[in-house]
Amino acid sequence: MTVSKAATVYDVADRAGVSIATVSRVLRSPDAVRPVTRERVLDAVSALGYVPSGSARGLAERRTGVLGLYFPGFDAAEDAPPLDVLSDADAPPFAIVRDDADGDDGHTSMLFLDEVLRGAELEAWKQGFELMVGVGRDDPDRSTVRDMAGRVDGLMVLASSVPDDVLARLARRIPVVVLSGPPRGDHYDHVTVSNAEAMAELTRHVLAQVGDGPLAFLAGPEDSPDGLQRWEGFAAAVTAAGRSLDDVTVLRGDFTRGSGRRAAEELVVSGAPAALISANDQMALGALDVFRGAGIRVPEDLLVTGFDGIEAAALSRPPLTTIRQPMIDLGRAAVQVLARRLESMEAEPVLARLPLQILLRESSQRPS
Amino acid sequence: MTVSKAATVYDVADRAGVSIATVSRVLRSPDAVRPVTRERVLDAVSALGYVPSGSARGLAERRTGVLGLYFPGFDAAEDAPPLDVLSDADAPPFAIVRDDADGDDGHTSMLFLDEVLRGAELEAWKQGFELMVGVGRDDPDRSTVRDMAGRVDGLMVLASSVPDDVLARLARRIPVVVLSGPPRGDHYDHVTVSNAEAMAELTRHVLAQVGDGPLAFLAGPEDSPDGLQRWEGFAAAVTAAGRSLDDVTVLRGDFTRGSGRRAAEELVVSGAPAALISANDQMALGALDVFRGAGIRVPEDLLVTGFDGIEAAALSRPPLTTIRQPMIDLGRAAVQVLARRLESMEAEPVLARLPLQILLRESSQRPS
DNA sequence: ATGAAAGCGCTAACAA
DNA sequence: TTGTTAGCGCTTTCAT
Repeated sequence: MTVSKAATVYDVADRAGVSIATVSRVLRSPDAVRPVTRERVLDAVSALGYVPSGSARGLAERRTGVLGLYFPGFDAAEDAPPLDVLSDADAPPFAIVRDDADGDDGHTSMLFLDEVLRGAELEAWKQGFELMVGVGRDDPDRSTVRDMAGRVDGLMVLASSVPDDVLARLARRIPVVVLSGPPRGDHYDHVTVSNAEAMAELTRHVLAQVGDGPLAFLAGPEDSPDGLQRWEGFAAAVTAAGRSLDDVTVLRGDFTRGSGRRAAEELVVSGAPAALISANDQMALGALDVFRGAGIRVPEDLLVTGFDGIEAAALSRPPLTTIRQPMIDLGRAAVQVLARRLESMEAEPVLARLPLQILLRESSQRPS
Repeated sequence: MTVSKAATVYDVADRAGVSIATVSRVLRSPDAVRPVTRERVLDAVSALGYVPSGSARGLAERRTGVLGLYFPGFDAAEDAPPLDVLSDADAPPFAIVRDDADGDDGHTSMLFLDEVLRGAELEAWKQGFELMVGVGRDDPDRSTVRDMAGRVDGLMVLASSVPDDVLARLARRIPVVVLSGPPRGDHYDHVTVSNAEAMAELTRHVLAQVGDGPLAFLAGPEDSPDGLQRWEGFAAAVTAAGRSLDDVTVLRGDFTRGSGRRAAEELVVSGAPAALISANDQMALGALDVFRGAGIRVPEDLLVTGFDGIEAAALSRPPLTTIRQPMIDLGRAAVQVLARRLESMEAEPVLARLPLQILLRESSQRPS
C-alpha cells in the first residue's frame, strides 16, 4: 500500500531539468519538443510514475473529456442487504442452494440498460472520452446527477430518469441528450426508436394470419410512455385493417411476468382469442406459461407476441416473436450525438431514430 | 441548445452580494452560515443554475469523489460496425428478421461484468462516490486506464485487464483493488472467490451419487486461471475420495458452447461416463444438447454440472446444476474495500473472499 | 458569521 | 525550442 503523494508536473520538471511548460508539452504535443529533451522528460515521468491530474487538466482546459450516462433507478436496489465484506472474514467459501426458481422478474429489465451502457462505453472510447455512470434513485435533491453534471462535458439521460426541472437546469450548463422514450422538448438532443411503427408492422403480420379472428392486447401500466406508444402502434394497425378496437380484448398488466400470467388466466376463462399481442416480453412469457398449462397450443391455437427482445424470449417454448430494441446502438448513438454537439453548440437539436428489429419466431407463425 | 457559459462561484457571490467563501460554505457546510445569508445565496444559485465544477473541486480538495472500475475487453467490440446515426436520417423504422438463432456464445460472458458494475455502482452511491467505467482494449499505451487513474480516487481492476507493470505504476498514485482472479501480489487489496473450494464441494456432491462410476472433466483453456482453479478443486475432491485422477477422462474446451458439444460427441463415441463436470456453463450446455440428441438421459444416465450460473443454465432442459459467482457482491465488496482503504492508507492489504453459491438443480440429482 | 488570499496541478499565451 | 506567468473555479486557513 505504498501510495506516495502523487508526483506533479513540478516534480517531473525538476527531475528532468526543464520547466513545467515543457513537461506539459511533451505530454500534449510531443513534436513541439526537441527529441532529447522529450526523452529526458519521459524518463522522469516513468521514474516518478507520474500520472497527470484529471482535475487540474479539466480545470485548465475547461473540459474534462468525460461523458455522463444516467439511468433510471431499478427500485429494489436501495434496500439491498448491507453486505459487509470487511468484517466477516471467515465466512464459508460457498453456500449450497436447491434452486427451483423459475425466472426472476424485474432483474431482466436491467439487461437493456447494460447494453446501452456497453454501447456508450464503446463509442466513448472510440471518440476519446471516458464514461461516468450514475443511477437515478430516490435522492431527495437529485444530488447525484448534479454532481455528475459538474464533472462531465455532456450528459446522456435515459428516458424519465431525471425530472424535467432538474434536466432543464443541467442543460444550461452542459449539453444533454435524452435516450429512448418520448421527446422532451426541443432543448435537448434525442435518440430514440420507432416503437409505434414497429408495433404496427408486427400487428399487421399477425392480422395477416388471423384474419378477423378475435384479438387481445396485453397493455403495460397506464403511465408508461413506451407502453402507450406500443398500444398506439397496435391500434393504428388494427383500425387500418378496417377493424374496430371495440372487438379487441384489452388487458392491463404492469410489465411483470406475474401480471402476464393473471391476464392469460382471464383469457383462458373467457375463451382464448386468435392472437395475443403483448406490450412486453415478460408478460407474454407469463401468458405462455399459462396457455401451456391450460392446453392451449401456441402457435396452433393462438399466436403470441412480445416486445423488447429479452434473452428469455428466445429460450421460451415456443420461442417468442418479439421486437428488439437496438440497445447497444442506442448507447453508441447517444455518444455520437453528444460528441457532435460538443463541437458545435449552435447546430439544430437532433432527433435520431434507430430502427427496431422485429424478430419473427415460432410463437407468431401459424403452421400452414 | 442554450448552454450558457456556466456560472461560477464568483457569479453567485456577486448576485448574492457575498464573498465566494460564503458561497462555498453554503454548499459544503450550510450551518456555518447565517440562515438569511444562506437563503440569499441559494436563491442566486438556482437563479443562475449554478453547478459547481467537479474539476475545480477536485483540484482544491485533492480528491475527486470518483471511483474507477476497469474491465477486461470483450474482443469483438473493437471492430463493431461503424454506426453513424447522424447521417442516415431516413432509415426505415424497423427491420424484420426471421430468428432461428440458438443462443449466442461469448455475449453471455458480459453479463457477469454487468452485474459487477451494478454492484459497484450501488455501493459507490451508498458511500457517496461517483463511478467511472472503462474497458481494457488493445490500447498500445494503455492510455485509457491511465487517464482514469488520473481522474479517480481509487481504482478497481477486474482480473487480468491490466498488465502488471501498468498496474504497479498506477498503484503508486492511487489505491488499487484487484477483483476476481488470483491474487497479484501484496501491493493491492483483493476481492475474490473460492473457486477451488466450491468446485471441490460440488464434486463431492456428485461423487456421493455416482460412487466409483466413471468420471469426466471438461476443462477450460490452459491459460485460464479460473479454469485452473476449478480443475484443482475437482482434482482435490477426487483424490480425497480415494480415487485416482487417472480414471478421469479429461477433455479440454475453450469455454464456448461449441467446444462443449465437440467434447460431448467424443464422450458419446467412447461411451458416456457417470458424470460430467464442466469448468463452465456454456460448455456444459453444449454437452447437454449433444446428450439429448444421442438419447442419453440427464440425470438418469449421466449427471452434468456447470460453473458460472449464467441465466441460460436455469432455462436448459434439464436445468443445469452450477456454481454462481456473487457478481453483484463482488462489485459492492470492491467498493467497500476501496472506500476503507481511502480512509487509511496504512492498513494491511486486504484479501476478501466471497462465498460462491452452489445451485443444485435437476442435472446433478440422480432420481432415486 | 463573513471576507481576503493562498494555493490545488495543469494549460496556453506570450516572451525570450 | 524553451521558460515565465496568468489564470481555470474551488476550498480553506487566517483575519476580522
